Amino acid sequence: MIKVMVVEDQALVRGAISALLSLDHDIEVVAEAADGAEAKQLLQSVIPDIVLTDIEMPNMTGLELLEHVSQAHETCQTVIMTTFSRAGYIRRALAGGARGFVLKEAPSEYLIRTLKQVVCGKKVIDPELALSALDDTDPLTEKERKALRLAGEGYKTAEIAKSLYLSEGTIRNYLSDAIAKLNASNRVDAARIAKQKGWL
Amino acid sequence: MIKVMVVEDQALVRGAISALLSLDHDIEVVAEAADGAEAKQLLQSVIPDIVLTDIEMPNMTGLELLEHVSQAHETCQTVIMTTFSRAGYIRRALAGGARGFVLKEAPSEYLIRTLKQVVCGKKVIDPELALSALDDTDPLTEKERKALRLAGEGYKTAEIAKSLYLSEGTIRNYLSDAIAKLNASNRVDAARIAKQKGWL
DNA sequence: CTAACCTTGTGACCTTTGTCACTAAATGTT
DNA sequence: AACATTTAGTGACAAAGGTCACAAGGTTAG
Repeated sequence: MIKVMVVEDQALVRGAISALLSLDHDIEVVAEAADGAEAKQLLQSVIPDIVLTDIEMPNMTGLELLEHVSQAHETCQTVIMTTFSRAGYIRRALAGGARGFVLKEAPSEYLIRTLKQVVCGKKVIDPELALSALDDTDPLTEKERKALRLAGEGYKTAEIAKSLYLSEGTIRNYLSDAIAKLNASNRVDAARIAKQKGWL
Repeated sequence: MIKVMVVEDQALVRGAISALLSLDHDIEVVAEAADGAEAKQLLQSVIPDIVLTDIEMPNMTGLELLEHVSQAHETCQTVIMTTFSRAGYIRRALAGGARGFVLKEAPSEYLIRTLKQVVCGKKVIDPELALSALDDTDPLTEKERKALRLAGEGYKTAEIAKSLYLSEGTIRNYLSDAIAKLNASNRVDAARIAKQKGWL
């Protein structure tokens, strides 16, 4: 029996995933959590074989949870489940010790198959996803990323400058660089591209 | 037996929701679709009692699907299922003839209860959600909305103008109005605000 | 030491946005 | 028909954004 903890912020989806997993006779959902923090709490009393977690959640993201599990619960494997094929995330997930990476776009049988393989000691990453992660690396510098993030939220140059303790001119240079690197037509476009890749 | 069609773009979530519903002995999932367009296709051969649909999907959104179902399949009820409590959506959904509105944040039993009540002819909307919908109404016109949507995706004035068959000046006027109405500091900010409210 | 490099900043220049006042046509109402 | 109202467009101007060349200061490596 594979004992699984399901971590996902949307209650409906969480319940549905649990229902799906419960249909399989080799799998037992032993705990559910709405975010990383709650999962961390629960892990003090329940030790599942696999922690199946979403990435984007309030309080504590799936990637932070992954880090915690890798360190504090070595017998526990982590499988990441996320919405978009964001190349940036997969890199960080693997670096953090994730054993599986499943897209919410994938068919549901695939999730079950992944869990079973991970329990057998395998590492499971969607092959095409793994490929896409190799292609493009984040070309942005830390400053460019920060500036771009704020630009994407609608802040204007002066506000970004103040927020990052830099001059307006520098911010414009950074954004200009970012726009060029991402082949975007303006800062909004650039922010959109970077966000979609998981670089923001 | 309540016959349900599940429309949701993320395969994993779709499968999980279907699994969840199938656990209830009064409910039968008779069809699944990945977006509005596919659902519309399927409706030509399968007529469920309830179409359970997400809002944000490629090709054809849940709201467009709702409109189609209301017109072409009067015996079919529609229940909207969405991620955020976006006040704007609920208004449009009700105006379009939706019979139920369920948040993905709600517990999964709530979904099943809603489906059963809708089949009995009731209209089910989360009460706190109904309240929040009364507060702020979408102040944007259709043109402003379209222009703003494109602006938020990084298109520049000239491109938006071409796309909507209007002059550049008009687009700038529309965006200017939208920015003023939403108390935003620029088009990006305005798009962000509108999106967060569910008006885009 | 010094050459090569980052990072940050400046100034100039042009393009894109945002605002506003004002037409002009189309539509609706009485 | 006369009227408001809506919808689209224009022109002008100011503000913000984007590009580029270049320079000052700090760090690093040969």
